[in-house]
Amino acid sequence: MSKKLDQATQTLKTPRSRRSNGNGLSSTTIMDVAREAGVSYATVSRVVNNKEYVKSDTRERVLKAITSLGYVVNQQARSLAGGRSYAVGLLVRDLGSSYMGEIVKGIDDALSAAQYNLMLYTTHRRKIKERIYVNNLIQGMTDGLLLVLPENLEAYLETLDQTQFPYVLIDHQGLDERTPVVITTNWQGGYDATRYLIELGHRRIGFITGMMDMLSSQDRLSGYQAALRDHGLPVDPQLVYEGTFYQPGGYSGAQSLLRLPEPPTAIFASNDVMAFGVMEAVRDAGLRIPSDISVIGFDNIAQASQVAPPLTTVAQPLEQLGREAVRMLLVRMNNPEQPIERSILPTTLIIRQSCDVPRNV
Amino acid sequence: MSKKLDQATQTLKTPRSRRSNGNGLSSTTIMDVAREAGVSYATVSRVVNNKEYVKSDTRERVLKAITSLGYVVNQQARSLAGGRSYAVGLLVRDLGSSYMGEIVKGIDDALSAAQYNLMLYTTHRRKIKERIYVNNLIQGMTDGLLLVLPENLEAYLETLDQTQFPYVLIDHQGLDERTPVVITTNWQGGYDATRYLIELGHRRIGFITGMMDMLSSQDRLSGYQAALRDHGLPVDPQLVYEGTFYQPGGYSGAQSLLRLPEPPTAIFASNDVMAFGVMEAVRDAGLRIPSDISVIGFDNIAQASQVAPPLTTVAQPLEQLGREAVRMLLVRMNNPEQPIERSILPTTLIIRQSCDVPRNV
DNA sequence: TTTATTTATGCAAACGCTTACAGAAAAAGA
DNA sequence: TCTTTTTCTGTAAGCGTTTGCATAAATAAA
Repeated sequence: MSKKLDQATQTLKTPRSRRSNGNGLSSTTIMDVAREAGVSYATVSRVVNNKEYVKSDTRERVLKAITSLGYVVNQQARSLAGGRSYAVGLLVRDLGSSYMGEIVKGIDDALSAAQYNLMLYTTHRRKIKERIYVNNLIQGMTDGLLLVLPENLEAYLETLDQTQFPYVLIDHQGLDERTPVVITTNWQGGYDATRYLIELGHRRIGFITGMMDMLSSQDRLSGYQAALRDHGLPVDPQLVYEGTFYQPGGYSGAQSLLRLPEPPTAIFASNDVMAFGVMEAVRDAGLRIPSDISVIGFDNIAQASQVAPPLTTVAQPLEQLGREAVRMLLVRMNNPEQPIERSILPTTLIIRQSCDVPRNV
Repeated sequence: MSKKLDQATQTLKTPRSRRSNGNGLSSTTIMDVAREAGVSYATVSRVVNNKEYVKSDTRERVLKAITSLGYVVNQQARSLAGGRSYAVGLLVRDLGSSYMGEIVKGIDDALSAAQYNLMLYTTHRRKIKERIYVNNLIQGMTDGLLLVLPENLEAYLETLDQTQFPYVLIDHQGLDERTPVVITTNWQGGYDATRYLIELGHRRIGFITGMMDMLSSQDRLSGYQAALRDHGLPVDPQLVYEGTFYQPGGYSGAQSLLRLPEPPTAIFASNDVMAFGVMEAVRDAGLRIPSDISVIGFDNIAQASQVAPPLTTVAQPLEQLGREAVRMLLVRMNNPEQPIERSILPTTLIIRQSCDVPRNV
């Protein structure tokens, strides 16, 4: 009580119109808290930002005032004054897939743990938008940028690098070794799945690629080819169908593979969604999985364990991909001098029931 | 030329540290543009905000300076000064489903057309988070809030209303008639699909519900029941299975329905994802679609047309739902006095190939 | 004790913008 | 030509913070 400063000491200059954040009630500011706690606004700021040099009982008094008034810092003001917005931009193509869903979940968890906000930008595959967004973002809207499967990186990666704006690519190899990325062992995943099929006894294994302009697609294919070679099997281009990462691609790919004079006994699709298409095509052809044809996917999305038979697939740690990207981004944001990291997370073969020994062996 | 003000007139007070938005290059401000165009910063602001009373050649000069300097307004500063953040918050459960994906696409398109940014908040069904977010958001981070399928509305709707913070609920009925919402005709959709099956000749129609704590689930069920009643068919509770909106719910629901002493000849699932589960269960039971069992879904997600046979379903205009919500929100934001709207978008029955005349008629 | 340090706190300026207000310039009336 | 009105432009204040600097209080050293 006695310590409380005279209320008059900190008279607010009459404000233009007692700020009312665009809507109803006026929000409590750092000044209100200061008055309530009987300290200066600078001290409140120090408490809020966990700065040193605040006496512990002062700190508590301020904290109490904060809760009692329900004070929340105004990010825009903080950003303007301090140069950080406490927001991170996320640039994605779209959000409909559980692939994206899981990555975003990881990002989101890690980010909110670090008290950051997330600004979402979806390009819907319109190339122009990417560049526009990136320009906006680095103009102070966000402190960092996360790009999932960016499409025309060349158009703005240079800008990003020049301005030293912190960013991390997710599931994209970047343009060179100096790009900070989080990726998975696509090659190894392709290799492992193929080897598994070979070890089951398969000799003719069909492969449905993803979009071939993506390095991850190329890597999965190379892994597949390497496994064949390592086991002395021929690499037959007839067995490779160029897919799209979407379900119809898997369906038509399987149809075309099954129509071959000497059809494969197993089909490896470059993602789960296409594997579902494969499963449908196989069934429509009157064949059974896995007795007639083995099917294997890539990604291990949630649905993979729910279809019948449950899909054997190569798990990508998608959620962890997001989490790791955030970790790296925070490091870069707080420590621009740190050398650039590239994080490679391991894929794992998840064996379920969609693969079996080939019929005629 | 002669009109150009002396450059010295507008000397910047030496800034603390030539702002460099947290990273590398320093960004151009309204002052830089003003100097370049030979006008005051207020005029630049007027041009940027499309205010009246700016001579057209001045405007052009400013515009030229803006492009030549690559100036982008600093949203935080604008927000602090003007009380609007030009950002809208979006609160969702998760993003993995194409249901969400389409709604978000609609939102996103409409919002970026209106030059707004999107702040994303995912709750992952943790109830506490919703309230925390809402509190943060209304503290000036955003100008409005969009809530898709909110879970414990009671916890914060009052706060929202009291502070007069603009918001719109998507695919949720709200607490009463005074809540602004965008919903679809769930009851009618349930009715239409059921009537369609009845008109095909089905007499025993199984129904798999969504999560029953959601009004939309209840409405679809009522629509189903009403259609049965209107056509003089019994409403057999045995034929109703309580699902979850997730695929396994559809699978086990169908299994249980098919095991009935007198199984249905058609199954109506409350969403497409569950309908896929139904299709699997039907196949696993050695039955064919649609010859043995007709299947019908709800939502019309992209996959519905890609499965085999293509799924007959009730289309919800999801993307439009998002678009419409944004439209309503913008109206509320710019015009708080406007009476509250409730927008009800029509569902449509999309007939594909998963339904047929029942076998034994 | 007195002085030198260290720890706490307050003041003021700055962040980049919007906007009320006032004054200048241009247009319209007399 | 001289007012009056309208259109334009500039000045200044303020939005809610952070933070350098100065000063006060507390502690340690002398």
